[in-house]
Amino acid sequence: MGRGRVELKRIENKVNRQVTFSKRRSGLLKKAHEISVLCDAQVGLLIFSPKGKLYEYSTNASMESIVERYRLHSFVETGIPVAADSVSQMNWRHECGKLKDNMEALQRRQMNLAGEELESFGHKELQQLEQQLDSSLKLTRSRKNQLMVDGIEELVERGRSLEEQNSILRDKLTENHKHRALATMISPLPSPSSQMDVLPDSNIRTYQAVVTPPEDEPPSNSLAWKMLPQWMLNQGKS
Amino acid sequence: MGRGRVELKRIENKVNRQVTFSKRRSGLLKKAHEISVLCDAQVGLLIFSPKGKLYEYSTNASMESIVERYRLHSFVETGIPVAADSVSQMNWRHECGKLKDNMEALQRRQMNLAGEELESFGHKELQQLEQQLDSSLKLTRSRKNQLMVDGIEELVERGRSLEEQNSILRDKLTENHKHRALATMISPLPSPSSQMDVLPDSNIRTYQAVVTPPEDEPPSNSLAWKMLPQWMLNQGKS
DNA sequence: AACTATTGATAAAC
DNA sequence: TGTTTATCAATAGTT
Repeated sequence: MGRGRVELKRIENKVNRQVTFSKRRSGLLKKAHEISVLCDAQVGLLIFSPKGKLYEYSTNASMESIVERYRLHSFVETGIPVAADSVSQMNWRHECGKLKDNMEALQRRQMNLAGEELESFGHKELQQLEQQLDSSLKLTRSRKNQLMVDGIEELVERGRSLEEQNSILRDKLTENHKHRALATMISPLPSPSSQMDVLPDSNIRTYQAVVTPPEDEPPSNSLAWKMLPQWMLNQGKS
Repeated sequence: MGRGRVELKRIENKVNRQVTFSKRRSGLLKKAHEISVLCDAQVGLLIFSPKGKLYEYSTNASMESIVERYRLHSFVETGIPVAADSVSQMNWRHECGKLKDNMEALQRRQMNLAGEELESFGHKELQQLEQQLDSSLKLTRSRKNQLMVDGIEELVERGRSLEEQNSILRDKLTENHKHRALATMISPLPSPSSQMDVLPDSNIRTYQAVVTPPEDEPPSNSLAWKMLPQWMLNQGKS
């Protein structure tokens, strides 16, 4: 398959041999892959270069698991246990092989879920992947949203509780003044508005700032705490 | 290397698959032998047919010795012990443990990427996950889109080529009519428009319909083939 | 399994 | 090692 026939004999020219090795190696690996895909066969291929470098191909599984299968075959056919280690040795090997296979499959799937190595995917597979990702994204955003809603509800509750305390304290203070006024019988009542600074609700605002992006200043009207702000309902990109 | 291209995809027809397996298997074994002789390489090849039958090739040695060499390599490169002595027993256990840990981590991550088991995630983690998924989704959609664009371009080229042929054929036909008219010296020339029906381009429309959803009828003007349809540029949900 | 039209692989050359 | 070209080899579809 090139210019002139090739004798089935060791190539003496060192450079030629190296070049041919490189080319034929990739051809061989490709064909091994092809037969495994086309014909649903399991293939294990080991190639050692003359310098000792290793190239390998194995179908959908670790080389170990294929060698294991080979061993099993040999054993069944010849009855001679190959590489006669203890049984447990083989079991461990087997276990490890399976684990590695699983890992490789998981890693491939992970790559795909990260949007990489999609070259071999057809339209249908891409469609499925897309749907999976879309659904995951929705779930994740929903969960994030839930987290924020929970946080807000807690803050609302805290605000309500603080307002209650505030109200009680204000009432007590007013009472005090009344008593004092009655006691002195002369001094005028201070205006209620001046007492609003006693317990400023700055705490509440600080907490909220942690969760919300800069937003319109919430109205100081306490009724506003009963309603959730508009942005919580959005499911924006970030 | 036969009649028509071959997709790198499992051959569904059972008989064809078996035949192809048989042919390619012998080809693969032959090539394995060739590279080993020509390039002085050591090769081990294991092929399991879908039915589980084993075919093997190994250079100048038993498969076992090649597998042994492979083990040695793996050990040197990865530090994972593959030899079968008592010391390695422990190492196997250790290796298995590590693999299991890795797998569990991978599986957890996979769950998260599927939008599950997010209960323990904080806002920041959810944010990151969301971004990852969003980016993956974009990549996947982009890849899918690319696939379609490629397909369309091929179709456009095909259409162009067919139109060309069509045009040539039409010209020839017109020429024929002329000659015949000259030969009889009497019969009138048929109007050119009547020859437009000779080669309808229904082929083109049929091919396009495979890929596009029902769309506006493309104008029969041939310039339309120079432009890509609008929907190709969309990156819609499905 | 044998036969071919075709595609695919690759030796040689750069 | 990568690319190009001329040839040979493998093989898909057919008989």
